[in-house]
Amino acid sequence: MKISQKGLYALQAMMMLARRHHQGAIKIREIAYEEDLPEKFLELILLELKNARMVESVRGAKGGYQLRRDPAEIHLSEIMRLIDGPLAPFADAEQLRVLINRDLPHRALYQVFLDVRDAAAKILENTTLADLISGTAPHSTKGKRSAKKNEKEKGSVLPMVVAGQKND
Amino acid sequence: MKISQKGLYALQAMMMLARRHHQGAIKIREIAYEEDLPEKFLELILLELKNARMVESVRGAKGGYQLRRDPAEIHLSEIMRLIDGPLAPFADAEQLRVLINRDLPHRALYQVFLDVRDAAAKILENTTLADLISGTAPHSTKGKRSAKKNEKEKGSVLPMVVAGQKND
DNA sequence: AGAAAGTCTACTAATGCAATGGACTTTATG
DNA sequence: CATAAAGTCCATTGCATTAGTAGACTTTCT
Repeated sequence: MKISQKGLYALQAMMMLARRHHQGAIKIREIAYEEDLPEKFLELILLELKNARMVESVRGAKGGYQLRRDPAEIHLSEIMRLIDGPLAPFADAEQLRVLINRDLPHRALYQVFLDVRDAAAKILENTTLADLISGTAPHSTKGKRSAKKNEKEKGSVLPMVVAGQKND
Repeated sequence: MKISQKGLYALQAMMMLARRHHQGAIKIREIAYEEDLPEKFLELILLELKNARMVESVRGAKGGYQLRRDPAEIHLSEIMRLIDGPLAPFADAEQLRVLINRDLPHRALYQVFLDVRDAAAKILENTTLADLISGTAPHSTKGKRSAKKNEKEKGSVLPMVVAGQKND
């Protein structure tokens, strides 16, 4: 149940482009520098995003990348599906539906997988780049975010992971 | 956002053991045969489940594996975390909370990841092996599962894609 | 004693992920 | 029109993880 490094880079780059949506084309080098991403790797990612028509490129000197649509119309689900594939923990929604109908002994398990995917899809399809850069996400309207109290005090800068311990 | 093959095998094996919870120890070979899993690989998985105290082994002739707790008290989240780690799409819940507090430019993104993890955790922590084998999962009380009508005819072997349906 | 089972450690093959290198094309501009 | 600055495209590599195997060992039943 993980997003790849590449997927995270893609999201960071897209957020950055969303913040600068008014500024025209941004150089790969600049994105890489500001978000601290490996430049050559980022290049491949941007190319993929371009082929998926989410960004467009300007070639030659003064070139670079920019969003092709308004940040409010680019959903996180699109980016994540492009880079990391289906949101389901196993196979994809359609295959899961087939398995639920055919694999009787395991149908309940596949149904749970489908429920998990639906829950993730609901969130990611309702969150856009605009939501991310404005600081409020639309699916969090239940006061959950704002009602948060009792935050832990963190002294150290490095998150430490104790060996063998599961943290969630 | 994927579960590993190993994780799927573990879930299948645990479901099988849950179905036969009354029957005492089941041989690895029998589990492997019935669920069609690679025997030697399954052996490692069961060992891991044993070390996590979810199953127990009986050694020697007439030995095998059995659940150590009632199926109604083994949650899918336990099994999946054991084999595939945290449920969050990135890092784990605790690290995400830290990042939300510290990485200002990306906090909204990490918050979305945390929301996704919470949604998955809610489902998987509320579903037990008992739910899987009895054919009803507890989180689906909104009529979604039970109100299902219009089931497709299972004659054909090929999955048919219904138009307009989101597939992953 | 022998057979049937789990235990444990090591190994390997294959895959996928992350990253890099380098030749090529396009464009601005002096 | 030459040059530099940028994107494009493809090949390759290093590495980690995953999936699976092998085999020697231990325990228990009969």
